[in-house]
Amino acid sequence: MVRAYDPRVIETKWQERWERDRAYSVDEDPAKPKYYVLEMFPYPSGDIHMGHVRNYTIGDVVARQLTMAGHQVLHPIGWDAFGLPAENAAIKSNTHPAEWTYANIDKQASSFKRMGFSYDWDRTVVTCDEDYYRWGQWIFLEFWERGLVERKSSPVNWCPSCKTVLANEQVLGGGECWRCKSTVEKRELEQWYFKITEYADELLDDLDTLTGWPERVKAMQANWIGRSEGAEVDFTLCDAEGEPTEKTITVFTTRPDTLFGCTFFLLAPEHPLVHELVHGTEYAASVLEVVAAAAKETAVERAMGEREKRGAFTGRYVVNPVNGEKVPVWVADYVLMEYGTGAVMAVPCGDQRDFEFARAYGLPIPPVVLPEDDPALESLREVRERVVDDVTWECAYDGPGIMVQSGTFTGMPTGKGGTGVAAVTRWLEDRGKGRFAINYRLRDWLISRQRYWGNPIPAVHCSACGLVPVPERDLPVRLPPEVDITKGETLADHPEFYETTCPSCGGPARRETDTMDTFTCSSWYYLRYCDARNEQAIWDSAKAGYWMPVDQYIGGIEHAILHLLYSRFFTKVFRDMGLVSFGEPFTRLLTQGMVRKDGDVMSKSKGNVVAPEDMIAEFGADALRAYILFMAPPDKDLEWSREGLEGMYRWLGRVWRLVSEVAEVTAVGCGVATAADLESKALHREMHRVIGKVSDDISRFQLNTSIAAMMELTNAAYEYRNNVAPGARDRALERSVAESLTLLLAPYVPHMAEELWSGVLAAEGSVHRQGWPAFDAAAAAADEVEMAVQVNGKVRGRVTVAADAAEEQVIAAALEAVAGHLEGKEILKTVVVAGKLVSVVVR
RNA sequence: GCCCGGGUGGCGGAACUGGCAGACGCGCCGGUCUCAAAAACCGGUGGCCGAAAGGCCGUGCGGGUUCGAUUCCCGCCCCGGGCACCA
Repeated sequence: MVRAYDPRVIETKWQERWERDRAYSVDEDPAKPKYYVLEMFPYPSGDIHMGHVRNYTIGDVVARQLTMAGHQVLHPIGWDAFGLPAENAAIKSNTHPAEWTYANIDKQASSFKRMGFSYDWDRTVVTCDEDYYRWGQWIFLEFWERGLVERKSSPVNWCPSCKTVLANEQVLGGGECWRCKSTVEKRELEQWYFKITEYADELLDDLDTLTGWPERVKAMQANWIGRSEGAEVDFTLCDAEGEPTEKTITVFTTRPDTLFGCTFFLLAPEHPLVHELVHGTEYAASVLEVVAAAAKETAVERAMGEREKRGAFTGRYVVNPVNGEKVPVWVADYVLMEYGTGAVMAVPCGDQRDFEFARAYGLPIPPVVLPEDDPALESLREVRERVVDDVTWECAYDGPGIMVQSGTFTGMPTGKGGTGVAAVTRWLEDRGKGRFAINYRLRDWLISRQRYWGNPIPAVHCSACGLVPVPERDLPVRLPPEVDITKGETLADHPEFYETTCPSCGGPARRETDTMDTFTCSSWYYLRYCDARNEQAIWDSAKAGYWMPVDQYIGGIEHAILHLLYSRFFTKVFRDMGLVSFGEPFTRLLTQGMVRKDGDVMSKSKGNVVAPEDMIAEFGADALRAYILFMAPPDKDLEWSREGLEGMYRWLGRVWRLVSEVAEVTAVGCGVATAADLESKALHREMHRVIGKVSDDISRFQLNTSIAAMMELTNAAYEYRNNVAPGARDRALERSVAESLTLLLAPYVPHMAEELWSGVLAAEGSVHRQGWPAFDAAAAAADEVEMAVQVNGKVRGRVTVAADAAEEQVIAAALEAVAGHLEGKEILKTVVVAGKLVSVVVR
């Protein structure tokens, strides 16, 4: 009588043994090819959820399979432990953030162990540990020395609920805080920045080298960086009497070829020049009204997009450099101070926004670019000076075409590559009135946070010396544990923390009390894993050189911009510092889909959460692992189904019984499968087909179909058992199938496979130390194939032929099989697709 | 508006670079075992017509290329996501 499958007993047993044996600790081994599998490290929020199960199971299967396939695999884990939720939870439960954080880490760590994840626990990093965050401070100082740190005052995003500023990347589409979803406000504040814009070009260009990344992630980053090429153009400002002054205002435009169509000039309401221009004039009242209305707008209203555009004339003019025309300067609420220069040349014929504005305020709209097939082109092409002051169009034309009413450029194509663009830019450059320019949407990364539970910024404010970095020898700046978060305290409430002396002059000074954005901590943890316990350096470059870059990174799409962009930036700086020799940290990226239930993402607020711990208790971690991989491809969303999990548990039971039954009548080394008869041959072939399929599927992350293939092998083995009398069975073959199946299953259901291997089958060593089953193409090849026969594109019959049959033989057999459909017809053509089908065309 | 995904049975999903659509699982239906149930095992399961053999239809919609299209091309529709008054 075979023992029943009991995951509870098996799983605990092996988990204890793996932990005792430090079974998954690795070191560098130059003799083996390395592979670094990394899942985005978790925030210690408490209980694990299905998203964790999915993310970490995918990585675990890859890590385990590659280990069996002969790679030296690094598969670490750690915790992104600083951050606001710890503060909020501490306030709620009247504890300290550290207490809450470490308790949750313990909780999650034991859940991960219950899932059977093969982590190297000796390399664990926790970002709120002093021996981790001190290196974060060291990075800050290095960045500072390289001129990548800046403290400046500008309008920033402020979350009133989190009581801190946020980076642009942390403000969601509707102007909401990424963490608490409150509407953010704009405030003018002095803050710390990392100059990520210095790497904008590289961050964009290198996306092309990331062939192992999903298109959509690259598209999102490219979108976010938002590079546009064009020109800067200098407009001369006129005085109140309309006479040109020495002063110029520069604009950025992507369409210098439309410069002749500029009939007015716009300033953002926040533009510093606005007040100066209208001060004491009759235009002041209406202009300031526009300015005030714009200031009142919240980020949400601004994000609403196209609304009615408002503006007011300032009473001043600027000179258009290409034609010397004086055009009026207006203030308009659709001009953004954050982008470009905060000033815009308005070309109403070519820009829909300018078009609408011109219509609303009665400004002229002369055409300067016409589509190539426009009938008006004939009469306008030769005209050098302007003759048409207003178009009859319904909307602006921003496509390519022929330049008209554009002085010496008239008749020139704007061109796909920008012929007119280049010509006008050169013209401006020659006269010192403009230049080629590139603009980015990307802003510098605001990294300071007015919160306690974070990495202190190692800087000192000295009234004599200004901003002074904390010397490296004084690191770390310790985060004092005595801050009482339940009373709303921050570092700024603790004089014993901030009262200090200036490292430069020795005089009294004030320590910086802001902490760093948690995303600074997660931008380099993958490198620290390579040498997690190093106390002398951030990491040993030989060790990082061995393991890095990460071969396969796995995580949620929510980090498509945030974490992934920041980490790429850090890596490029590390490269420039000589700390690493590569510029991209993650060679391949997989963004796993979400786990849904009843159509919604699982969440506490929706009340549709299925707790992994409950499922483990009921069906075991192995069934849960296999289930979550089987239900959908890893990158697609997955709809939770309890029935599906039950089905997976059933299959594992089937495998268990199959292997157990075979083990009862066979022994290790019971001989080589002869596979003499037809049934045995078929099973032998199926075994090799599945070995090939599973190996291939794993390499392409088609984990769902790899499990389907193992189910097929299970079904084939059962069919063999049911159809062949016990005495006639090839026992060695059955043994071989059972062993192969167990090996294939090892990465997916590590506990069950281990028990089957070393317990049930009584084979040698740990299943996880065995070699991955080798695919034998010859053994997988069939000697006979069934082919479909099509007549005029429809399947009308099928033939079974020898796999190596000559084409003439195949055609002859095929024609015979569909003879009924060929009567009285003329055969025009036959097509043979080897091993698949024969297509006959008749008339 | 721009940029990415995606539309296949009752459901989740298969189908490598154009080659038998629906693998595998769930669900459902029928059977074996049982006093009965559960478990397990066996069989069936895209739609329509048919007793069956078989036939016709079928991968969001409309065209096209091809002996052959879920796959390639053109034109749409719908769903999800990112960015968005970015000059």
